[in-house]
Amino acid sequence: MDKFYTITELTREFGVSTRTLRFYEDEGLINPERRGRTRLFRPADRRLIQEILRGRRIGFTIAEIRDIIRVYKDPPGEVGQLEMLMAKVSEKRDELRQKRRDIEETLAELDNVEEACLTRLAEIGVGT
Amino acid sequence: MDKFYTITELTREFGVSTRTLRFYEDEGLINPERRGRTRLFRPADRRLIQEILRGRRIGFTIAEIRDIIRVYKDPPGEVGQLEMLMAKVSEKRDELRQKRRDIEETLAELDNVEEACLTRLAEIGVGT
DNA sequence: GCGAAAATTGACTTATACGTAAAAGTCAAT
DNA sequence: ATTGACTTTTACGTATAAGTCAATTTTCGC
Repeated sequence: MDKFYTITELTREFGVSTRTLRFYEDEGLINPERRGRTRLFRPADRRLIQEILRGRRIGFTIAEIRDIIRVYKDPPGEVGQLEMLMAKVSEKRDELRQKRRDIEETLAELDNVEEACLTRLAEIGVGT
Repeated sequence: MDKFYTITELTREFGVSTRTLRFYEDEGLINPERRGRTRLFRPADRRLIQEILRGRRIGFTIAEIRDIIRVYKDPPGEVGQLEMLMAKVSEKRDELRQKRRDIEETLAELDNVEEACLTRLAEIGVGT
C-alpha cells in the first residue's frame, strides 16, 4: 500500500489551509517526507495532525502541543527534564479539569439563554 | 450593605490586570459605576467578570461573550434576531460538546504521557 | 489640606496563529 | 511543449486580546 496524502487532501479533510499545515511543519510539529520539494503525508502524519487540531480546539498553544508530541518521539533522558515534564502534565490536567467545569457551566447557561429566547418568542407570538 | 469592590481588589481576586478589566469595559462587557472617575464594582459586576473569565478560559472571543451577556441585559425584540441568537446558541453548544470530547481524550493522553515518564524514570533509576 | 498610594487615560507594543501575495517549480495529460 | 491544477518558498500583513509605559488625576489616611 504505502498510502500517502497530498497537502490539499488533508486540508480538505480537516478544514484547514495549506498555510496552516506548512506552519505546523515550520514549528516542528510535523515532518512529512518529500518527493522532490513536494510534501508526502503518511497516515502517521495524518494522525498527528488530528492530535494537533484536537489540542488546538481546547486552546493549547503550539508550544504546548509540541511538548506533548515530543514525549512520544523523543522522551527526555534527564531526570530533571522528566520531572519538569510531569509537573507540566499535572498542571495541564488541572487546567483541563477546570475547563471541563467551565464547559459544563456554560452549557447550562446556554440552556438558560435558549429558554429566555423561547419565552420571549412566545410573548411576541401571543401579543400579535 | 451596598458593598463594592475596587479595581485592584478584583484584579487580585481573579489574577488579571487592571488594564484587562478596563479593556473589558471599553469592549462593553462591564459597566461599573463611577465615583468621580474611579470605578466602583458592585457584586453584580463581580459576577459578570467571573462569567467573562469563564468564557475566556474556554476560548470564547470577546464578541461571543458580549453576545451572551447581552441576552440578559437586553433580550432582542425582533423575531429574526431571536432566531439568529438561538442558532448561535445551538452552534456554540455543539462546539462545547466537541471541546468536552477533546478534553476527555486529551486527559486520557496526558495519563499516557505521565505513565511514559514514570517508566522512563524507572529505567533510569534501575540503570544507575 | 497634603503627600503617598492608587487609579485613570492614551498611545504604543507584544505574542500567537495564521492570511496573503508573488514568483517560481512540479507533474500529468494533451 | 503547453496547459492547468497544484505546490513551494519567502516575506510581509493581520486580528485578537491584552501588556507596557508614561503622564496625569484622584483618593485616602492622617
